[in-house]
Amino acid sequence: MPWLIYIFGLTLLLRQPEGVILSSLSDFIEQYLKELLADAVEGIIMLQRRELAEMFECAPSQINYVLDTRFTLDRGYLVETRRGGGGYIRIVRLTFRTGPDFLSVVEEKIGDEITRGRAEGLLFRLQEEGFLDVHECIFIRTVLDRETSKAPQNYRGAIRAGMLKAMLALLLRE
Amino acid sequence: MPWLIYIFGLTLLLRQPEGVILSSLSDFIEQYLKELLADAVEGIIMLQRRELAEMFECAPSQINYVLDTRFTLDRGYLVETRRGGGGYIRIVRLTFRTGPDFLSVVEEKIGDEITRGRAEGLLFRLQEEGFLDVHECIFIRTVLDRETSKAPQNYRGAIRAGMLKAMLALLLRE
DNA sequence: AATATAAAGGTCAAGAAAGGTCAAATTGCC
DNA sequence: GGCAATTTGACCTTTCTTGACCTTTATATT
Repeated sequence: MPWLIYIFGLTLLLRQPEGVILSSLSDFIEQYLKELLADAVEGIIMLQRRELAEMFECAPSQINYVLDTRFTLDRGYLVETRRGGGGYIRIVRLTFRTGPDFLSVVEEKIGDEITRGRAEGLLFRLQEEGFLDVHECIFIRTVLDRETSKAPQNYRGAIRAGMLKAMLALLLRE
Repeated sequence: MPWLIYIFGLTLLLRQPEGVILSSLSDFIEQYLKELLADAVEGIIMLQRRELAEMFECAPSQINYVLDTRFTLDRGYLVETRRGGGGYIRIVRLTFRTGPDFLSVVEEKIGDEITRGRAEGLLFRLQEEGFLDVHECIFIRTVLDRETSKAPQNYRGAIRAGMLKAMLALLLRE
């Protein structure tokens, strides 16, 4: 169900993602950009950093912060920018092709080892694209954290990868 | 029967769980959070530690104490937090096929490493006792064999244990 | 053509705003 | 009185926000 959110004199129509509260300005900017992406043809938007910063009344560099932390490749986004007069920021949303080999694509992304950050990005992306629900995501993250924290440092990547693949195999089958 | 409880100038409507006396502040906080969970869609609530601590006029770290002692996985809850500006605490109530304590017993049996033979035995018994169906068992075996065969010998026990625990955690959950 | 200026976006570090940890002090219950 | 559970507080880590300063690109001027 969409929410009307009043922020800094603006009225924005933002969807409230399931199980998430938007608590920081960065969260709002993220959600706003995702709204734009959802409406955009081809999942591509172009905008100006300065304009966006003025809109949210924040430092321009905060836009970079949002892009760096929320629109990463692991989460399924490409960001391209250009400086100078007529500069721009372009955000492309990547989507998984579904199909019989979908699971193998995901497994290949995981590989034999995976860092915590990349695992989180992937889970985030799978949730955003509707392959996992909030419960499943939270549960997987918790199990991963709990088990890897007990393992010796140098095994962690491998154990995390194995567990992640095992759980996704169960949840993504058919 | 619901009770009206006046606490620190607040009036909270808390159910008095049968046979339980709410005697400490931690008990009240626990009960309050459970009320919120009962009303929450999806069995998920999000809140801020600072706010909750202010509400009950206690040290913020007391909230951690309540979470650590009352909202454990054994009791069927997941807790996820985020630090920093706009941080939050998210509590998820889980439902299990079997009861959360059963899961911990199984996990303990698995331990940090497990041989292929012991894993087989465990799966066999779980199937026989009706906790897993045939397809689930076959599936788990397949994934275990496939992944462990790629791992170096000396990691295999640990990776097998991690993957097995991960998959059972998912399947024994409703 | 070369140069200067304006108009973008980039970087990085400091400070603010959360939550986490751990141990000492206190309380409550046999 | 002793033990376990609770409460508190000092100090730590992570995430967000801001601002000063830098680099790149387009356009106007000489």
